[in-house]
Amino acid sequence: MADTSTGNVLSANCPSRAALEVVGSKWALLIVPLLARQPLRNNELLRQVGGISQKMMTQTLRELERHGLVQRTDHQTVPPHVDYQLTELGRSLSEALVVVDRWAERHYPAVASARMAFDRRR
Amino acid sequence: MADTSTGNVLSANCPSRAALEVVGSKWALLIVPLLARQPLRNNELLRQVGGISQKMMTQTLRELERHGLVQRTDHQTVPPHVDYQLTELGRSLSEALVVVDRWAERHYPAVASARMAFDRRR
DNA sequence: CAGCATCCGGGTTGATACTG
DNA sequence: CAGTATCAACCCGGATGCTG
Repeated sequence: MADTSTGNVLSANCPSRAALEVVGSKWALLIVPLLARQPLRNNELLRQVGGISQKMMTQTLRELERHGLVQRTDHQTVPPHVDYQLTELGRSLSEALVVVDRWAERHYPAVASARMAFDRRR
Repeated sequence: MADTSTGNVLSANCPSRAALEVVGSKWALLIVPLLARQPLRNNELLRQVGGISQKMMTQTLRELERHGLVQRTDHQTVPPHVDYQLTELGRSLSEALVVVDRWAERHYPAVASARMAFDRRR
């Protein structure tokens, strides 16, 4: 809904905001970089990402597929063999996320100590 | 970080993962870029970000402060005047987020059409 | 192996009212 | 203006069991 009355810079339907929802997902942020390295199967993803349930994995992958970031390929075999890889669009996103990842790695110590200092204060 | 016992690439206590949680927050992704342009007060933030409640605003700002990304300044006046600005750390993050924001803007049409195509299929 | 259906407990969020 | 308190609603996400 367009919000011309309040002068919002970021109204609820702001285009980029919709796209950002994908990024806002906790797991998508972890899965996309993984797939950037190579296509993976469901089980491999489950193993490489710690602490995610099968349910959330499927859910997240569907969402990524829905947004055109991931390509799902069912090889139609028995037993089933399905793998996931980034689309062109997904690869372009992963390049942007790499920057964030690098930030996280480089600045993790600063974030951690800030948090500890803050918590000690309370 | 490596988890030698399970072979996880991304174990639950991976350092960068902790830092990524900040980014994973729906609202932080919107607030940080806003503050990158200029310091803002509580009410201004509420106005500029559409659809966020006072509660979530306070909560998110506290979290950002806790992680050393935002500096809260209480001018100790009546009526109250408090403003928020990015710290050095926060500015460095915002630079990384700018890349993601640009991605969102540029690729929003592709994401949107992918979603519509996918949904039509169901 | 991939993944859906179901149940359900707990954390998150919004609405409202109130304080300094 | 900035923020807290409280409560109820909601949805996320895990666990389990089952199917092709």
